[in-house]
Amino acid sequence: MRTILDRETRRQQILTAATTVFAQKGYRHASVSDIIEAAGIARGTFYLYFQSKEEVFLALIDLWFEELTPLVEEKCDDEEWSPGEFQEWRCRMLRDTFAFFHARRELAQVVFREAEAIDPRFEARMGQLLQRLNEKRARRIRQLQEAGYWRTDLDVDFLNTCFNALFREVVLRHILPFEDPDIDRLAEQLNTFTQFGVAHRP
Amino acid sequence: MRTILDRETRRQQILTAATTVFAQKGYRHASVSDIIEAAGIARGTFYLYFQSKEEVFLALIDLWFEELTPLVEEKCDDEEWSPGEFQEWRCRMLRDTFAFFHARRELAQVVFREAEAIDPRFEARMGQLLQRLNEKRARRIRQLQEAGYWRTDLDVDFLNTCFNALFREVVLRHILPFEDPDIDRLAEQLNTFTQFGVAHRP
Amino acid sequence: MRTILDRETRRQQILTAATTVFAQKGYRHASVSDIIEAAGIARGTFYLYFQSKEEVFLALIDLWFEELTPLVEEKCDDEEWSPGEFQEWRCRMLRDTFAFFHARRELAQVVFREAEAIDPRFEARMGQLLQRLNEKRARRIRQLQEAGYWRTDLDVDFLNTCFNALFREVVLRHILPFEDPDIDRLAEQLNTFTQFGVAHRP
Amino acid sequence: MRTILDRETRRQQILTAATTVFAQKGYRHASVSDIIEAAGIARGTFYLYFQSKEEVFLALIDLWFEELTPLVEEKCDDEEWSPGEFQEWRCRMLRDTFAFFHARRELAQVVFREAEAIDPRFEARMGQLLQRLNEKRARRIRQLQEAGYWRTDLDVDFLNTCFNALFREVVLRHILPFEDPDIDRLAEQLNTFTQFGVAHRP
DNA sequence: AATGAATGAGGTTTCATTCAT
DNA sequence: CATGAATGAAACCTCATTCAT
Repeated sequence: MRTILDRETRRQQILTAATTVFAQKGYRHASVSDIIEAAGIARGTFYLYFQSKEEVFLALIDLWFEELTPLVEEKCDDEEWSPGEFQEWRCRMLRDTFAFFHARRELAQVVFREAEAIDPRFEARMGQLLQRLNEKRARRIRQLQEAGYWRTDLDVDFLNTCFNALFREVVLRHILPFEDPDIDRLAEQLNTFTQFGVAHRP
Repeated sequence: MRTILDRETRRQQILTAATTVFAQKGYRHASVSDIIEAAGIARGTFYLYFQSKEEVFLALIDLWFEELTPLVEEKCDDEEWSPGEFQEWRCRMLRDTFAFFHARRELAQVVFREAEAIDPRFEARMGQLLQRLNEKRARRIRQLQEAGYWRTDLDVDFLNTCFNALFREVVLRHILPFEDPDIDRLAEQLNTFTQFGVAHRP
Repeated sequence: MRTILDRETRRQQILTAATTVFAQKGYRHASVSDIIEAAGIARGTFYLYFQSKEEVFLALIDLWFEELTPLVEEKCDDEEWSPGEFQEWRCRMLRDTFAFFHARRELAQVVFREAEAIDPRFEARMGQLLQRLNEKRARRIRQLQEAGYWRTDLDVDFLNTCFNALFREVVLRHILPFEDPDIDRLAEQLNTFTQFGVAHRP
Repeated sequence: MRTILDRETRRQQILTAATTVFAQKGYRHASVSDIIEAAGIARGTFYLYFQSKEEVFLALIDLWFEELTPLVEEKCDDEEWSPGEFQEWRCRMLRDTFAFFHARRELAQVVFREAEAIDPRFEARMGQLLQRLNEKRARRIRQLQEAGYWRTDLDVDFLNTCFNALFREVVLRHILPFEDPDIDRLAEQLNTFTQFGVAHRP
């Protein structure tokens, strides 16, 4: 059976199938056969849209960052907050991000779990895109430091690393595996931890 | 040329070669041919010691956790500290750990970068070993909470996730890539971040 | 160069090549490489049609028995014969069978020479198919015994064994090795031997 | 552990082990590892006694024919018999042969089942030894024909083929597989069949 | 544009044989 | 003599990619 679709639709169809397959089997054990089977297309058709298995994966990373960008672009709204308002705003942001990731569970899983491990080319692409995210966050961190909300004795770079790590791991362990994760509580805990650390304060 | 070694030595030789190869090429792109070439042994010799490429990788994970265990076993010395002493002890522990990881750069890189992404079997093994680590740390966390050093409104599980994440990422980004990383500073920063968070306190 | 054939044709092509190769080198010394070379196909193509070398061999056995079945099905024509007619009919049947085997020399050689010796799985398959042949012949033997043509003091089972043995060996030694065997004489001798034995009768 | 035996004993030990292993697994699936394990010797020791796996097999064939020779040498005792005595003598000979084969079940199985199928070199050796047997039997056949016991319109060559085939198959199917085969009955049936054939005689 | 049979490089694995001890 | 770790040729098989239809 031969179905003719416009180029973009078919491309999306393949990407969706690839996401599912990569999420289930991992890049390594996912074969092109798995993807075309999931997409319901012929072997050759796959190669009309992507040069290689690697290329689909790169496209998925790009897709991920494209979808992620608007979330990041969201303005920090340079208003002044009371400390309470500020914490509230932080938590809301975390909740939104967690919800966003949960809504794209499969893709998030693929990107988080595999992107670093597979291939220098993947790492390069991830690094490049991650850098853009980091730069944006760096600006925000500096704003918060200058506004007196955040302490200034921690390197912006180092903080970026910490935030990436915490996001990644919390999402990977506590959000993605669950059908209905307790996003509110996780957001609150993560905010508390990053804001005040573990030390007991009387 | 034919060299005869006792079983353990040869095994180590292969594991060392495999570590280097995996660190350089990644599991996926590393072939058994690469490993035997790096080890300077014949094809068949490899299979005398490991059933497959996967098996060497599993052995490396085990090796890593074996080496890691003593570090973790290190007593918490249930003494009472003054707050300053306590911070000092935390920093020293972090420095030691960072130094340990740096001393085993290649293996650390392999384990950190790939173990999760490759194979269900690898994940299973990692999970199993990681759980042991987490249980030990959970006990220590509870001690510190009960001793009044740490706040009690953060889940032990959640904290375990955070610590793992931060270790992993700081090591991966700021320790392993460098010949001579500034371990002292990183330990101090990570301690500050985890103890007190980012919030500015007047 | 790439030739596209319909599935059945290609399958036959591989089976034919495999027959030649097995007949020449024997199963053990025949490699998949030999077969694909003889068939003029690529390595992967082979595995598109057969899971393994063993599998082709099993397919050849099946093919052999498929071709053999019609010959066996041939009716015994329950007519009454005079003794002379009966002998004539026996000889004709032997001649036909010999001719059939000679026309499929290579396949016959492979099946006769190797099928028993190679593998439990092969033996199982052969045994299963051979049993079907034996059951059919058993019925015919009983018919001939009841009709008074054949003596009744020899076990049907035992006779089956004898006929199989004689066919096999006569074909293997006196038919297959020759370009133009004296089928008439062999049929006559075999008929004489099985009918009347070696004892001189005055 | 190192055991030192005189050359011949050790050789026999290996041959015995090889017989068992070949009988169980078949030549193809029997590995040198299997043989040395069964013999309880080291890998290298095997090669002190036999040049290769093939060589052991050839040695087994030789052994078989060596043991078989005395049986064949047995004089035909050119006496004159009454027809009844002659049949009795034939049957006794068959019984003895069957008993001999049964007493050497494993080796017989190996030789009968595999020798032809494996290798041109094996066939050559078998052929060569078989030819000696056949020549001896040919002489006896001629004696019996000249003495008027046997019919003269069957080729000696052809009869040799028939006898070999019948022996082989009857032994393989009705003797070797059983712990306690009914040798008397089989000898009698085989004698009846070869002497008088299947045809009913009023 | 779509198809899927064919390709073959690249990998894994086995095991008969050797040789340093 | 005996050992068994080491060898490596030779087999097997997979799967990303191509191309004739």
